[in-house]
Amino acid sequence: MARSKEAKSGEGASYLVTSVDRAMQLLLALVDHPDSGVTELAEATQNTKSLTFRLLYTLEQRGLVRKDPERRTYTLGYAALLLGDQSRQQSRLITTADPVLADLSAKTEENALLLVREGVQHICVAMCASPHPLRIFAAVGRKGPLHAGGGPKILLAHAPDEVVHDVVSGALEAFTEVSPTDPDALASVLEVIRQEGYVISIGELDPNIFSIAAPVRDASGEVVAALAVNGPTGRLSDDIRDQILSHVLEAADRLSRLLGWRERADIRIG
Amino acid sequence: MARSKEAKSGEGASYLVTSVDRAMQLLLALVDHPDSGVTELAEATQNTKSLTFRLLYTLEQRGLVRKDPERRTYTLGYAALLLGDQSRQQSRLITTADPVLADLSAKTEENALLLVREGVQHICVAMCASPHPLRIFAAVGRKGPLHAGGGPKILLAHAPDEVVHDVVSGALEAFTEVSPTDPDALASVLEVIRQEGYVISIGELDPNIFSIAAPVRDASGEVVAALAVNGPTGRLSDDIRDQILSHVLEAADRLSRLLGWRERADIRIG
DNA sequence: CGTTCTGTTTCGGCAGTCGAAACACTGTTT
DNA sequence: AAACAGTGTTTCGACTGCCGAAACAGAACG
Repeated sequence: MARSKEAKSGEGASYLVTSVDRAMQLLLALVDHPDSGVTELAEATQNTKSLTFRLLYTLEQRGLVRKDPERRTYTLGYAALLLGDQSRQQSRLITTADPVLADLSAKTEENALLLVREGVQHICVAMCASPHPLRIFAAVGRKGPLHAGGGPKILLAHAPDEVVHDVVSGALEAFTEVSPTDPDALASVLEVIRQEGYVISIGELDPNIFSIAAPVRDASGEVVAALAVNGPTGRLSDDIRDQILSHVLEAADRLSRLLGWRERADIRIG
Repeated sequence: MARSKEAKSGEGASYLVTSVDRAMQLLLALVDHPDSGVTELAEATQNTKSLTFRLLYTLEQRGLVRKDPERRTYTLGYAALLLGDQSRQQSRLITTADPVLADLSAKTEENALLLVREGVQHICVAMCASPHPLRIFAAVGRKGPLHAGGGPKILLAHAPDEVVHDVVSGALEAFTEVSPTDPDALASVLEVIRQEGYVISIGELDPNIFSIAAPVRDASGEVVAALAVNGPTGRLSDDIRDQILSHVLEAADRLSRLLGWRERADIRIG
C-alpha cells in the first residue's frame, strides 16, 4: 500500500488542492462503479478507506452522491443530474445540435454523435442512439483519441498545428490493423480531409465499427465540432454509405448555419 | 437566502472535508453563475479569491469546469455532462419514465415532470417541456418544498410519518395565498390524497401555476415518485383539467406497471 | 460461534490548505 | 501617456484540519 503519489515529481508547485482532486477522482470513479461500497471505491481510486469514507460523506452532503442506507452502497446523486442538465442547457452548441442529431439518427438509423476537441482528445458531447438493437455503445462525456476514427480525424484536421504536432509526436496507438500509425501518412490524410470536407473511417477504432463524419463551423468559420454517424460495419453497403454521407453532410451544413456560419465565396487572405 | 448552515464551530465533529465541501459549493454556484470570473464566483460562494482560484484550477484539471482562456471566465465542463448522463442512465426510474413523460407532455401540451423525495424536499429528476412558448420554467435537479404543489403533496402523502412530522413541525412557508399553512388541515388533505390517488393543485407555489399529479409505484408497491403536469392557470378550463387528469392517471399507471408494479386485489396480511 | 468480510470511529503528527497581500496584466479614463 | 480601476495570478508563512493507521463495530457468511 505504499502510496507514492506522482504529484511530487520534483517540479514547481501547482495550485492543485489534493483533497478536492481526490474527491473528483472518486466522483468520476463512481461513474464506472455504480452501487459500490466504500472498500471497492477505495480500491478503484487507490485511496485509503477512511479517506474514501470522508469524501463520500462530504459529497453526499452536497447531493453529488446518494447513499443507499440499507445496502451501504453509493451512487451518483441528483445534484449530478443538475450539473449535467445545466451544462447542456448552457451550451448553445449542444442545444442547437440536439434536434439535428435526432433527425440524422432517424434518417440513417444509426448513432448520431457530436464530438468536440479538448486538448489532444475528443469528447462526445451529445448523441442520439440508433433504433437498432445492435448498435455501437457510446456515451456522452466519454473521451478518446484524435488520430483514429471519423469524428476525431475531422477535429484533428482542423486543430491548430501545435495540437497536431503534439498528437503525432506522441505514440499513435494502433487500436486495429488499419489505425493510422505513421505520422507522415496521417499528415497527408489530414490535408485530404480538409479539402474533401468529410471522413469515412472504417475499422480504425474497432474492427467492426464504421464512422462517417463532417465538420461543424460556427459564425466565425472555425470548426467547433464534428458531426458523426457510426454503426456496425455489417450494415454498411456502398449504397448505404453514400446515403449516410449525404445525410451527414446535409446535417453538418444545417447545424453550421444554425450556429451562424455563412459560406463565404472568398476566403481570401493576403 | 436563508442559508443558516450548521454551526461551523463548536459541537460535534463531522466527517466533512471542508475544502471538498467548498469545491462542491463552488461547482453548484457555477450552475447559477455561468461564464463568471474568479471574483464573481468568490463573492457568490463567500470565499476568498485565492481559494476560489485554486479550487477552479483543481476542478478544471478533472474537466468539471472549463476555462475560456480569452475571457478568463469559467463554465461547467464536459465531465459534468458525463456525470449527468451517467446518473440518468443508471437510474431505472428515469430511463423508464422518459418516454412516458414525452408522451404525457405531447398529449397534454404542457410540462410533464417526474419528482422524487429526498429528505423533506422534492427534486425534479426528469422532465419534458411543453411545446407552448409560454411555459413554466422548470429544470432537472432543482429542489423545492414538500407541502405545496401537486407533485410535492403526492410525495408527502406517501412519505413515512416521521417525514410528515418533520415537515409540519417546521414552518410551512406560504408561497401564495392558497399555500397550505395549517398542519391539521394539511394532514387531512394528505389523507384525502391517499384515498383519491391524485392531486389537483392550483396556485400553491405560484399564483399562476397549476399542477396535476399522481403517484408512481415500483414492484414493491412503494410510492417512489410523483408524475406531474404543470402549466399556466390561464390554459386550465374545466374540460382541459379533466382531460389532463385522465392522461396523468393513465401515464402514472403505465409507468408503475413498467416498473414492475401489479395491482393487488387483496392486500395480504400475515 | 468463530471467521472474515464490510463500514465506522478515533487519534496524533505534520503535510497541505488558506488568507492576506503583493504582483502582473488589461482595458478605461483623464 | 500616464494614472487608474478593475481583473486574474503568485508568493509565503502560520496553523489547522487533513490523512493514514489502527482499533472498533456489525453484518454475513460458514
